[in-house]
Amino acid sequence: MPPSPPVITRFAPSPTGHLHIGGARTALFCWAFAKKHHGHFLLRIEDTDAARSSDESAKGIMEDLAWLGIEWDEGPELQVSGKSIGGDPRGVGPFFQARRLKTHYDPHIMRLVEQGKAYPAIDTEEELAAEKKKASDAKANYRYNRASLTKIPDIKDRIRLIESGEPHVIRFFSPHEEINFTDQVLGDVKIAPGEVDDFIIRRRDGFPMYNFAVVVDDHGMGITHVMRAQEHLSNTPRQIALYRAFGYTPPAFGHMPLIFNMDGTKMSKRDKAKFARKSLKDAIAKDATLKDRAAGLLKLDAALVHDFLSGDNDSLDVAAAIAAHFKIGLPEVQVSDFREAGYQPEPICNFLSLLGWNPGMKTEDGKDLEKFDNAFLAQHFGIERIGRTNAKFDRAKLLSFNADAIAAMDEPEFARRFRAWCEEFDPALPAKVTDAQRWLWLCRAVKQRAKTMRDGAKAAAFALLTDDGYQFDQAAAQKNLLDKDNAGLKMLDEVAARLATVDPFEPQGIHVLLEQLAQQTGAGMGGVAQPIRVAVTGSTVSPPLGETLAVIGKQSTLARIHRCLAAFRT
RNA sequence: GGCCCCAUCGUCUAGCCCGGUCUAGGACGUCAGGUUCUCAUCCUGAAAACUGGGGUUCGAAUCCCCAUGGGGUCACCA
Repeated sequence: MPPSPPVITRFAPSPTGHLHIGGARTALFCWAFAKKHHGHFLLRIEDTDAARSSDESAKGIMEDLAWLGIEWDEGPELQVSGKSIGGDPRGVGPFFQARRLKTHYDPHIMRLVEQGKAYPAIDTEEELAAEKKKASDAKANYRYNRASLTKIPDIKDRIRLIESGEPHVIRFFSPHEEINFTDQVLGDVKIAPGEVDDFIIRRRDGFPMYNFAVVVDDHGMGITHVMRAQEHLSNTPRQIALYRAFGYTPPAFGHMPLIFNMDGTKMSKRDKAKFARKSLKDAIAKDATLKDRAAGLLKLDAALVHDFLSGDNDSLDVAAAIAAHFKIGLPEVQVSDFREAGYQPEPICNFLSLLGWNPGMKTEDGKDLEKFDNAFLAQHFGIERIGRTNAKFDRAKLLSFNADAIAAMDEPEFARRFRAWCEEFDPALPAKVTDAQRWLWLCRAVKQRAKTMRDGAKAAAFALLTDDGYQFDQAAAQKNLLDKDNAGLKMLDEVAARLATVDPFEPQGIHVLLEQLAQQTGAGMGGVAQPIRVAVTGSTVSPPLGETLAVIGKQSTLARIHRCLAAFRT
């Protein structure tokens, strides 16, 4: 067997949905730390809550990680784009906790029970509820009173009970002692004796509880550094107590600051429902009839929509339908949301890594180094520069990073990625622009207008028009075609005649011709360009005309101009 | 409420560990100009912060204490 890597980190999501953006940062930091120390990054799926876990979620999370470029050296295997991620080189799997019950958790449970360090508890729900009520009435903290411990004092009887199959949970016998540890991020943390009570380590259904499974697995998998979000800080004493009970050496712990929305609330899937609900309510405020028509417009069940509106459900289906109908973007909270919105993995990782960490380096012109890739992280990441303060997730800054990343791509790369994104999320565009050359022109036209791929698709909307299927913006037509004694229309006559002579019909040639026209007529580029825009797109906004017209094509361009002339010439 | 963690521009942060070089730097956003065939990009500039109070010290954003504020956590979820 090969020697064990010096550092082994892990990311241990529970498969209850897509990868949360905060989880992505945790994974990224764990990955970067392992890489920095030439160690392994391990992925473990914590699916001990069978009711909420699903294999699709696990697969989705793995795909999200892979898309971000965060690849695990050990863990479940995933085939993506022709390669395989994961595996079990040290033989420490399986990596799904639900598959480790008999082999790993149960023996550890019995070991503790036999040593008197854990015991079966048979309290009824009523008994426990009464104890909790007593504690809250007395304004005291609830601590399990160890009733079951005294009910069955003899260890042999406890083992007999467990083996009998009679319903029970297993509780950890928590020693009355101080627990302290040095957190790699926060520093020394001290917890007084009595703070950790006899928490449950195995449920009635035989599945292990989180704190117990984590300890068994982190030890069994040889994890050297546990890095996770600060919400887990208060779990650490429980886990350390367990390590002590087993006689295992705990790993190093590092707790990272949390990430919130700009308004300080937690980033959660429900944000989407909240946002969609507000949007719909705002629309209803403007048009009261919408309230009754909403379900019909959204093509959804009326009761479902009604309940959604009143806040009785947070249906993601309703939220998505509202977003689609009003053409609004829902707040992104999962990696898949960002992907769908047209964000690129590199700027996401870059931005994420700056939430609670920074390299502390300067660029050549003396500014703080902010832009870097995962390879840089793998080389320079360190726990000592992780901050301690919670961060707010500023989507505006992420957007700026994404825009910069797109701007920095060369044209073929952008063309490739833009096509891939469109094919998955907005297939109408590649379906319409099938010619490779025109796709390249389209990409050139759209690239610097695209802060996200979705922006790019919006900027490319002109390419989707059919030659007689769009309306002319009346105000734009008045100003650019009819004003000043039909100056625009007269220009279009000339434009049409000259464009007919352009061959090949390519951006550069078109551009040169339009400039000549602007000069010769004295109309200026604006005087030439705007009438054309109105004619071929119906509005005054489009990418530069060379690319725009080339993408539309000679035949369509001329057809559109003639249609426009016919429409406005009286 | 108990326990625990945290505290620099609106936001992410540099500086803090090893007090002086900080009239506190950068980035995003905002505002004002400029370039441009529209939109967008791009360029230039501006406004914008050390939570408060005590201490230690010749000197504190930097060290200590208190207050205040924010956050996490108290499940047969993870």
